[in-house]
Amino acid sequence: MSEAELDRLFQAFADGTRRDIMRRVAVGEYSVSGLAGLYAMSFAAVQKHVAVLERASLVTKEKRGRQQIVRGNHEGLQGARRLLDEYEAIWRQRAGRIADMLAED
Amino acid sequence: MSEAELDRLFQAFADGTRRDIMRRVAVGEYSVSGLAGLYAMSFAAVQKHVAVLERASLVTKEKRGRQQIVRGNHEGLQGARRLLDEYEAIWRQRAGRIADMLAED
DNA sequence: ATATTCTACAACCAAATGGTTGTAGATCAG
DNA sequence: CTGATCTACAACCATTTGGTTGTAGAATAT
Repeated sequence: MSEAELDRLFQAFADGTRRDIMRRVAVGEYSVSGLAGLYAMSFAAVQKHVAVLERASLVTKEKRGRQQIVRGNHEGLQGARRLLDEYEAIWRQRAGRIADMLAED
Repeated sequence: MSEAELDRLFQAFADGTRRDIMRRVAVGEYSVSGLAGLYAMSFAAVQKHVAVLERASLVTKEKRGRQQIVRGNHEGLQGARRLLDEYEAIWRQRAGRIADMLAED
């Protein structure tokens, strides 16, 4: 996963409206206007948020009739989780080394 | 964990230089200028990146003589992991429901 | 005492973000 | 066919971001 992709991924999570959209589409299907109805902002603003999530591969859109259905994309989410797990692993290695040093006395 | 804290957390991860700093300080200790020496940008730019990580509770600073030691803060990292784990759980619940529906035929 | 090192912070700049309104193309309903 | 609905996209605006340079203070070294 490239640095640019990670930039987009975490940038996408760095907004409360987008995190809420992620929760919604993880549970069910929403059209763009269905989502727009949930927030106190313009349709275009929500449309932009969905676009940010789409560029981050956290969401996919599929045309159904005149509406565009937004679905959560599990793989994108897993990419972010993997990175944080990697940091966690590095951290634990270090904690392990410190424990070893203490044990060596 | 408040929405504003989550904003700062994920915003902090949304930059390659800051992600690299996180990897470094997860392994060892660095002063601000020690970190600054690693990147092709000004001291002040790196200082700002460290400040962003600090506001996000991903890093702490401790004064030692004339230098400021930057350390990774495990709890901040775990906050981000928890959120992604929560989305993952929601996703799996949904996958479970779909499996149940299919099984009900 | 003086010079050097490390840090902090202000001021500035270009680009990106998060919002708005307005316009226009598809699709569906009556 | 006509009107309503859903979407896309452009243009605009204020604020934030990621970078710069410059100045100044505190701690250390010579």
